[in-house]
Amino acid sequence: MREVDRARKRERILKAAIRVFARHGFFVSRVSQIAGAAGVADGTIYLYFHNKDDILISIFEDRIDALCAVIRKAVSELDDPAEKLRRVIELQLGIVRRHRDLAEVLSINLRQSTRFLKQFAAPKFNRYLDLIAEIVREGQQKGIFREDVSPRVFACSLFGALDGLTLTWVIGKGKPERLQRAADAAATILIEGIRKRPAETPRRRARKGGKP
Amino acid sequence: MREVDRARKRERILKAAIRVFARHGFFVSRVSQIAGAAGVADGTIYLYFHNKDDILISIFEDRIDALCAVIRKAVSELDDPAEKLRRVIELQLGIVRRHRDLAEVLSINLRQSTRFLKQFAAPKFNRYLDLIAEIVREGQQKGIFREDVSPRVFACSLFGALDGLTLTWVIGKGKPERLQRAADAAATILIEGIRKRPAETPRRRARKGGKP
Amino acid sequence: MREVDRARKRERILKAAIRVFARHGFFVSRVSQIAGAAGVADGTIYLYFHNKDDILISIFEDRIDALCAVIRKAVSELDDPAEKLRRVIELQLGIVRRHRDLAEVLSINLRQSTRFLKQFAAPKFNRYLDLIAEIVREGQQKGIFREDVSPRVFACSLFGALDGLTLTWVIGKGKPERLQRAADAAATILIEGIRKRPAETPRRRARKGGKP
Amino acid sequence: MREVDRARKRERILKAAIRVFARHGFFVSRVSQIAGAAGVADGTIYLYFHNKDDILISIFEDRIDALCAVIRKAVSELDDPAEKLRRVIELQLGIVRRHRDLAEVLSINLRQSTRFLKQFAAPKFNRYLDLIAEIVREGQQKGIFREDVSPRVFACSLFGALDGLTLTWVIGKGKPERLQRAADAAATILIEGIRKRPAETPRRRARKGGKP
DNA sequence: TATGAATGAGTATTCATTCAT
DNA sequence: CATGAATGAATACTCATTCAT
Repeated sequence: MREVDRARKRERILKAAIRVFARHGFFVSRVSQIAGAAGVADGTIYLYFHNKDDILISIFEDRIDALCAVIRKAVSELDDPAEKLRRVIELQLGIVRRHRDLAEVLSINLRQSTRFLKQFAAPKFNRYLDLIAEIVREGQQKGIFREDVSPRVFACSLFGALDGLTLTWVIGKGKPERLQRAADAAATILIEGIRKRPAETPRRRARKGGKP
Repeated sequence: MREVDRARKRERILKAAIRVFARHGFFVSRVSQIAGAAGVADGTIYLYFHNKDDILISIFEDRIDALCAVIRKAVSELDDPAEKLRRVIELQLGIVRRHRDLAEVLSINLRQSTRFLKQFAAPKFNRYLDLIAEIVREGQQKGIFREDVSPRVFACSLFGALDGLTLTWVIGKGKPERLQRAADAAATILIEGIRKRPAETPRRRARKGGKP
Repeated sequence: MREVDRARKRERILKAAIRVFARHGFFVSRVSQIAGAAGVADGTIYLYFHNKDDILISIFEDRIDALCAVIRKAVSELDDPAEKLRRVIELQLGIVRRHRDLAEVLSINLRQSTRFLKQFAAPKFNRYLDLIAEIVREGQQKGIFREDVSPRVFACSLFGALDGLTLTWVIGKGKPERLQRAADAAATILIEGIRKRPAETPRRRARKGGKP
Repeated sequence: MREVDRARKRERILKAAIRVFARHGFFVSRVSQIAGAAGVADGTIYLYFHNKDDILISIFEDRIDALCAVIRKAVSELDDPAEKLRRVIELQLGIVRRHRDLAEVLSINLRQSTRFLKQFAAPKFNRYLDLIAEIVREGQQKGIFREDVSPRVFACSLFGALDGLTLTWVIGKGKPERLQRAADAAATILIEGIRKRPAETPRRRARKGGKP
């Protein structure tokens, strides 16, 4: 089988798994359900993944990598750290909004077991947090963001806030527009939350970044 | 059997369950493990809980009720809405810090299944969100907080941020002091994030605020 | 506790057990159900019976003994063996009709396990069969019944026929009258089935029995 | 897997179940025992049957169907209704004699629960009764059998008598020959029991028949 | 490669029975 | 005597994984 065909079938299984996991949860989902949804035999799953756990891990790694790549690219096209943060928030909640199933998997299913989270999710997750923290650090250096806030703490809070909004949106069956507006508001709260006060640095320059 | 004895044994089982769930996760935990940790026979569990699910639900309901009560009391003793928010954050992360096992259960295990979350957690969870939202509303009326932020969105963000900090603390094996300092920082970010800027007219969106 | 009170409570439990077994079957019935129906605590059952099996055995032994006693008495008041058989049939199906629960227990529940049937029911059951066989033997000696039929085979057939009628009545939810009429018909079939032909002995004298 | 292989394995499990049920009784039998006796894994049972109940139901349905078919065929080759009845009795007790385990299951285990009997056994059972009743009806039309006996009551009695003989044979550990002779005797009793008396006007009730 | 029949380890839950009160 | 809380052995059934075809 050609490498590309193989990759395509793997992707088909992964997509099916996201759908199934989203609807039932990882532990309640059955491998045979995934196989059925992907249109392959049960045994075929094991030609592409080591075991059931491996499927969940793969979803997480694939998608977080993609998210990081998208963020990195988008961020590199902007100057103002505040703008960057806003963009990150928009991107993340945008993906969530367009791929609700994926959102459920990442926000809910990932937290299936402490062991899983600590062992597999933590490393990738940290890379995501670093991405955010880096932006904060940059903003602090440029004098736009307050320096009394640990970049990592901010990153955790940002991730958490977005995850909290996602969670309430997912369990509340809200419409996409609501999440959109919530994204704007959250962005404002968090960005204003670390922005230096106008008395300290002129707010009007914030957008362009950098000291005068 | 006296009512008080019954309650005491129930509590013992609940504490054991928190310990076991925190270590292994809900689905991976075995009822017999909980029974063993509580020092009772397997069958005894079922004299106090309908089934395994009921144990998790009970943990959630009991603890969230306690948290809400503590918050309500503390908040009623303060005037300034900003102070109130800071106190809520301190209280919540304080509890998390002192009961790490409970933190793991609430932050990780609770999200075992969408069904569970939607059916049982949502109502209690909303009551918690309402508590926060009420403080925000009060601050807006007093002219301290910006009015362009939905109280509920802020509440979700606050919860999410704290949950995000909890999660990273729990999976990162951080020391209690770190969480303490994170609490301060998160409080600053979020409170400053909705505080009205004294020198300016309220800006709807940060990015619009350029030069005059 | 006075002996009579003890006997009364034992009887109460037995009656409750008949009711419960009839409705659910022996294996599906729970000791706690019987206790509940009898208005005693679960543990109390074990002050009157060794275990659950013992309850079923006791029902069988008590009731079959009573049936045998009733039959013996009724039979002793009659002369004609054919009349005796008809009376036995009437009596048995009469009891069944008036105590449907007991009928279900004896006809259905008794056959719960081969072991149980062979070990406990067989001896008592044989005594019942002997009672019938004895009547047949008497009829053969008096020249009323054919001699080419084993009394025991007839007894088994009689019991079986009555049990078959009981069973179909019980599972068919028939009215008491139907069983009454079936009893008459069955009596006719079986009695005529062993009666000597008119050509051999004058039929018209059958009722009075005995040779002229 | 070929359809025929599947049927063969199903049959193997069914045969094993008959053996196990006969020895221990339905409720006391363990699924793992059946699996062991059939030489398959526990889980395999569930690829062929919904659950333990389904096994018992299947035994009943399969075998009763076979019995009905055999009877129907044999009966169609005879003319005299009395001969037909005798043939039915011979056939049924012949099968019982050759398949003692099956006899135990059908005669004893089937009556496990009222619910089971009413729900599953009743329909198939009625078809068997109809077969007998039809013969009786035919005999009545031909003037061979008395008309004062309901065909259905006779069918119940016939079934019951055979079942009674089977039961006592099974629990009494009798030899096959005994059952053979019992079959003859039972046939005589029941057939003579409904046969019209040549010399007399049909008597409605035996006891009424006194002197002319 | 793909299949899906077979496997058998693994577990929540029930319930007869006991015994301290 | 009576109670009913506690016990813990016992089991039907599921489902991830394998492997012969």
